[in-house]
Amino acid sequence: MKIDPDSPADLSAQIAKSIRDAIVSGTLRVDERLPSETELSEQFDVSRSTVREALKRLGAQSLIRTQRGATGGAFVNKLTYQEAYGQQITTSTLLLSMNAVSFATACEARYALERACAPLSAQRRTADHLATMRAEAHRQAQPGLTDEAFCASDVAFHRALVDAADNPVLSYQLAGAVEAIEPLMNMITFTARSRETIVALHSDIADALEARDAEKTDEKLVALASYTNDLAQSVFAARQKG
Amino acid sequence: MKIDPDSPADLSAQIAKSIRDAIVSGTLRVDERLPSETELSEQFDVSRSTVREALKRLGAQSLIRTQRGATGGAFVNKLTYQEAYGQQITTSTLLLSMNAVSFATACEARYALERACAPLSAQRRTADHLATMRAEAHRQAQPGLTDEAFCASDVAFHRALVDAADNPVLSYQLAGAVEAIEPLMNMITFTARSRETIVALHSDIADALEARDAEKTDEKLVALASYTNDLAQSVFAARQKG
DNA sequence: AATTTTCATTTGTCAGACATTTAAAAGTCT
DNA sequence: AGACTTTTAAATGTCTGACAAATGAAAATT
Repeated sequence: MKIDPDSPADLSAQIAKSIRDAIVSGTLRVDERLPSETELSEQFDVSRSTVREALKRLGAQSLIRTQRGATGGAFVNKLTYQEAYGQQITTSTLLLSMNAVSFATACEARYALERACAPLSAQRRTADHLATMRAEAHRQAQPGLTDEAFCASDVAFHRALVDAADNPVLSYQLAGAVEAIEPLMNMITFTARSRETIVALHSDIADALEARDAEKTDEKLVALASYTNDLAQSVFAARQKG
Repeated sequence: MKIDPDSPADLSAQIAKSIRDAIVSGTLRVDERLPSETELSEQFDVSRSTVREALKRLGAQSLIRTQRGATGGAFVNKLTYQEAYGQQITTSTLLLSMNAVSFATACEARYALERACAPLSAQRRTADHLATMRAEAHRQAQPGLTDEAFCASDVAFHRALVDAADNPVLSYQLAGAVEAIEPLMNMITFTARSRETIVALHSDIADALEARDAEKTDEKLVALASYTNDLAQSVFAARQKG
């Protein structure tokens, strides 16, 4: 592990990269302990603060975790699905909010990906997944629900649909697509009538999954995608005028 | 922007969280300049080093960028698709390599997602995308190619397929799925015969896309998925014995 | 008016110190 | 000997103060 001493600045970035490469390439294995900050500062010939800044960078990416005390130090972190989900969602949400992605584009991506899951979900859904979906659909039918709560429940419903495919890699990849659209959906005001339509489609989807009917699930997902898109367009058009 | 002074440790994490929340919620806008490190250290009542560690964390997530000099400082960074791709790929690759994900699971996820793109790609593919796919297929037919180069070209082919859908959100979401499987594919030795089959299917896919035939594209993708999976299984089975 | 120089501001790095946490080692008592 | 307490060493977390380097704006000079 060495760095280029001629490169003028950003020593901490270079050190972070050096360690990151060692982790990604497998030179440093999961749960292996890195040298202490003092040792690293000697190895790289920099101050301890610089090493610390590098370690903070790696910690922010969940590549390492640190522990205080006598047997503490920095350890190569085993990236859990949980952590990866979180990063995926944060990044996706920011990407969409900062790049003025149209609702249509995000919606298209989301439903295309969900339709990819649907056949697997129809095959593998458990009673548990169905129960979650039914419960969320039921919640969505409550009259007093705020728009935010309605959207949050919508996300939960679709997450259950995705998780039913029983493929953690798929769930991870779709976490971003499903969650990141929530802020965009929150810009829509749902009338009682439009909620009714959506809830009905959600119930149809749950029915289709219960019957393990992949084709019908797909059909209803397409209908939901189309309806959501039309709804958004009319809402945004109305806002433009008013 | 304030933090809990009673919470004993990890001040820099608290400060990072505080600033991150301000960015995610939109309180701090894109390209807006944060207070200088000295000012932040006064606001949060911590030392400059602690503030710096917090800023490094945010920098590692591409939430801010820093610039030296008189008018420099830390600025809220507009997350580009490029940066998001990179993070997505790093995280996905690590997730797969650290969690002993089976080839079958990763493969299933990848092809499910690609099939989601295919109809859109068939509709929107440009001559450019086709040219890239043809070129990669041609490269894959070269006899002297190493397994690594073959896999890299395979990834390039599939990226072109995904990009042809002309939906940046979709491209971003799939970047991880397509790229992260490369290390797993690199564990496979491709015989001349199996390469031939794959290249033929790649050509078929390109043909189908050229003809804007979504059904045929899907059919060939399914065939490719199935063949890849079988190939991997036989390779791993043979390795187990030998 | 154009160019050069100076200067103030800000991040990047360093050195040294102390606080806090933690587990192991040493000591003490029953 | 075994159980409990105390000490100690190692590690991260934080603070202070300093200097280096970059950089744009202001001032001075031609």
